[in-house]
Amino acid sequence: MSRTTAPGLREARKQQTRQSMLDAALGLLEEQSLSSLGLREVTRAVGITPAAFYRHFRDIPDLGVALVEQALGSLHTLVTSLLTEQDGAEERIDTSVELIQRYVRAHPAHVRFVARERYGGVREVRLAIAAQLNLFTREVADALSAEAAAKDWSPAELHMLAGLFVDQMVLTACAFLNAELGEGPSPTEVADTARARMRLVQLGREHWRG
Amino acid sequence: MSRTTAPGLREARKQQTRQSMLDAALGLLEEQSLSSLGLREVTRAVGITPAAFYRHFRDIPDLGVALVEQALGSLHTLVTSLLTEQDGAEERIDTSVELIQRYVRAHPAHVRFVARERYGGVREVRLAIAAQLNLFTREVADALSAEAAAKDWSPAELHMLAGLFVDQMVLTACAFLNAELGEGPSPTEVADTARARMRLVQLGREHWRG
DNA sequence: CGCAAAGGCAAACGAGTGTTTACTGAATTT
DNA sequence: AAATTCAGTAAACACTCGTTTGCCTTTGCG
Repeated sequence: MSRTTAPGLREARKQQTRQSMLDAALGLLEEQSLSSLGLREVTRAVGITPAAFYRHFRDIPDLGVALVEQALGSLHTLVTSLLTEQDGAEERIDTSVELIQRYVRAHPAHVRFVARERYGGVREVRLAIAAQLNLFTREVADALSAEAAAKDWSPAELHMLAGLFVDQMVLTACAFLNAELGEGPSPTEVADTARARMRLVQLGREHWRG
Repeated sequence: MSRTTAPGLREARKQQTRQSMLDAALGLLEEQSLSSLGLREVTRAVGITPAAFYRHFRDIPDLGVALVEQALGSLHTLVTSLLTEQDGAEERIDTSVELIQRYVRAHPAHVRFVARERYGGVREVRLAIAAQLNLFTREVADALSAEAAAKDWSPAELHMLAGLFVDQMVLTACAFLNAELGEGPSPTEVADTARARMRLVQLGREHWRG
C-alpha cells in the first residue's frame, strides 16, 4: 500500500504543483516574511492562475503551516541523527556542530523560514512551529533519560535541559545561515562558539548535583 | 544645552507626531511583521495624511530602524541593571529573571518587535538589531571580565559566555511574552526554566577549568 | 513686520491585491 | 462508451497600496 492514495495520475499531478507552490513560496520568503507574502506572487512564480491557488490551500497561513511540516520534517532527520550518536561527550559535540552546519548548507531556506516565522506575524504558523519544537524537545528529553548521566535528574529537569539543547540548535543553525550569507561572523567562528557553549552546558550537566 | 535642538515649538510638534507614528507602528506590529506593514496603515492610525509620512521617514524600513533604537534603548536600561547586581550567584539569578519578567510586562511590544524582526524579512532592521545586540554582548563581556570568577578566561571565552547570556535573555523575555499571551507555558513555569538554565550555565562556568 | 521654511492636506496616478464566477478539458468512475 | 469529477483558466469585482504634485497655514528668522 502507498502512503497517500492509489496511484492516480490525477492526484500525482496535483501534489506536483502543490509542491511547486511550496518551493516557490520558500524561495520568495528569502526576502520577506510570510505575513507579506501574496497569494498572487506564489501562483505567478509557479505559472498558474490566482484562482488555482484555492484548489490547494485555503489561504497563505494555511500554506505556511504546510511549509512548517515540510521544513521541520527535514529537521527531524537531523535531530534523530544527533541523538543516535553514542561517542564520548567531546566528540559528540564536534559531530553535532558539524551535522548542524551540513544541514544548514543542505536546507538553508528551511532554516531561514523556521527562524523567521518562529516569532513571526502569523499566529497559526507560530503555533505550528512551537508544537513541532516541543515535540523535538520531548524526543531529546527521552533520549537523555536513557543515558547513564541522567541518573538523578527529574523529568522536569530533563525537559529543561532538552529545551536548552533545542534552542541552542536553532540558534546555532541560524548563526551558520547568517555566516553563510556574510551577515555576521564567519562559519568557523560560529562553529567555535557553538562548541564552546555546548562544552559549557556539558560541564554544568556533569556537576548538576555534585 | 539640550539633547536635540533649541526649544523650537515647531520641532517639538514634529517629534511628537513622529513619536505617535512609532507608537502606532509598534501597535500595528502586534499582529503582523514589519515587511507587511503599510505606510498608509501607520498614517491612518495616527490620523494624518499618507503624504505626511515622508516628512519623517524615507520608507517603512527606515521607520523600522528608528523602532530598533527605541526598543533596544529601553532594553539597555535593563542590561545595565542586571550587570550592577552584585549579590551571590544564586540571588543574582533570581533577581535577573524577575527583572526580565518585569521588563516584559512593562514593554511587551518592544520585546515582541525585537524577537520578531531579529530574523525578520527586512535586512536593514535585522542588521540594526544585530549591531545593538553585539553592543550588549560586549558590555556584558566587559562586566564579566571585572569579576573574580573570570580569572583564567580569555577574551574570546568571555565573549562566548556573554553572547550566551544575551541570547538567553532574549529567549527568556520572549517566553515570558508568550506566557503572558497564553501561547505556551505559564509565567511561573517560564521563570523556573529560566532560572534552572542559568544555574546550569553558572555551574559550567565554575568548572570551566577545574 | 515680512519673508522663508516646513508640517500637513487633498487629490490623483498606476499598479497590485484577494476573491468570485462561469468555463474547459483531461482523468476517473460506472 | 457515457457520465462525473476536478485542476486549472479567464475575466471581472472592489479595494488597498506607495508616490507625486500643488496648496494652505502656522512657525521661525532677519
